[in-house]
Amino acid sequence: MNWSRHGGGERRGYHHGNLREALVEAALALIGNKGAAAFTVAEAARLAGVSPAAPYRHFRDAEALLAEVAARGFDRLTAVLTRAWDKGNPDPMRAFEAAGRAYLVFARDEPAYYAAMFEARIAPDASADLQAAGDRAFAVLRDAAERLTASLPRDRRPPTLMVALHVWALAHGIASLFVRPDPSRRKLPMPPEELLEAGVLLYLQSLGLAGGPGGGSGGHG
Amino acid sequence: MNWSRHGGGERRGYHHGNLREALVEAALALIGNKGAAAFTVAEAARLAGVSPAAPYRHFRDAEALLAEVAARGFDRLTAVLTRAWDKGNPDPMRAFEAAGRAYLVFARDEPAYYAAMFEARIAPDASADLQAAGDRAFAVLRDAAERLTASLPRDRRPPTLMVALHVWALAHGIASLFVRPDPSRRKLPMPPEELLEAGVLLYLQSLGLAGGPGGGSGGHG
DNA sequence: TGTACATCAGTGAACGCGCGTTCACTGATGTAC
DNA sequence: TGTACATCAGTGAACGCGCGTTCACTGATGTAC
Repeated sequence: MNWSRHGGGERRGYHHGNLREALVEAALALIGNKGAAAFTVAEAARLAGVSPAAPYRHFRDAEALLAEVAARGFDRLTAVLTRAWDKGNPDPMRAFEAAGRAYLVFARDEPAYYAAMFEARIAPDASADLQAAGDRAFAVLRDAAERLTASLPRDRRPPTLMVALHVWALAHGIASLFVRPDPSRRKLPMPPEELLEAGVLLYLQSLGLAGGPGGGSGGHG
Repeated sequence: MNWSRHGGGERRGYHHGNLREALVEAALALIGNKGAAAFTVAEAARLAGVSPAAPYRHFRDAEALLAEVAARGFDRLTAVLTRAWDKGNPDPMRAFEAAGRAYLVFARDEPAYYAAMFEARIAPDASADLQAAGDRAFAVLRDAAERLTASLPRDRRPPTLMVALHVWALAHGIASLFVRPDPSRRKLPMPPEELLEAGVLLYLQSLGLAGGPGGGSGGHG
């Protein structure tokens, strides 16, 4: 990716041209390598090739930069979840599980975003942008849960919100403990994706959504 | 609690008397207030009333101190879980749910331990002590799962390890997202304990362990 | 009981370092006319 | 098309600060005899 208006190795003049983007990218690189706590404004500026004072033209302070990174992370997560859910195709059960797996893939492949979103001690409402982005991401899950449970008779239909929260928490717990590429990641005697899939399947079964044991999505893994 | 051999406000002499303990307590205070990232050896020393060089008589470096805090945290969690599980009394289902709730209570009441254990980027095997303490804590959950599923006929008995991991991940996810007293905690339209209890109940139902919806532990909340 | 001595635990000063943020500034850009 | 000028984005030096860690040291403790 190219962070400035100018071509690849081109010398920039007095103005950077795209410093805001460059700082976000620099922050991602720093967080990805050493965790959210190791990110500093000064080093991000250095990475972007500007003086340590320059970032303050674009962000109030370090936390504002982190909040921007987190907001973009939620946008990205929204995109990833939306694609995996794919409007419930080929069928809601399979699509729902695909969304769960996508969450784990996101945690694995985008550790810097994930850290900014969940481990940087940024309040979910630190900025209007961040809050909205977080809400959009969760809405994907909630809508999916809604659609998934719509087939159940009214009197056996669980609260959509609860289902979404259960699946989110399970996916988040597995991601945090076993997936994040982090010194503190724990070893697991199976692929995390399988653990999540089995958990979601069992959970949905008890809601009456999957046939019997293994009935709903036979022949996986 | 009193961190030294000497009485409360008593002047200490050249030797502290209990510096190792005092440093652990100081670290807990710092982490509890500002997160694991804000902990520094120098400030812990200051809190304990010694020079900044003194901690190095007891810990190789900052990470070693954090690892010690984390190990003690796992010991504490083991104690808490063991008491909640209470050898499966009054019955395995209720006891298992009590253990889950105890996990959330621990996350809420001991944020500093929790942060050192899960958010300080300490490797689970950073020290033999830490690894052993972590294993002991998980063993409580695993043994409980074992006991819980023992009543099922062999051919319908799920892998104990999987059950323990599912419940741990769910509890951990809920704790991380909704319970930790942290700037990044998310609001929840219900008590986290209820969310966890409902989730575990549904999950166990699909294993054939609870009667019907609401059958296993009627009348809660 | 007394004493010489080894060991231990904490001192205090110093090192080199990097941080966040502010400030008056200046070079570049773009716009009104 | 040209020019004066306002605005914008980045500079570079400085501020006060706190950090982790090392070092030769010294005061306290405990032990062998």
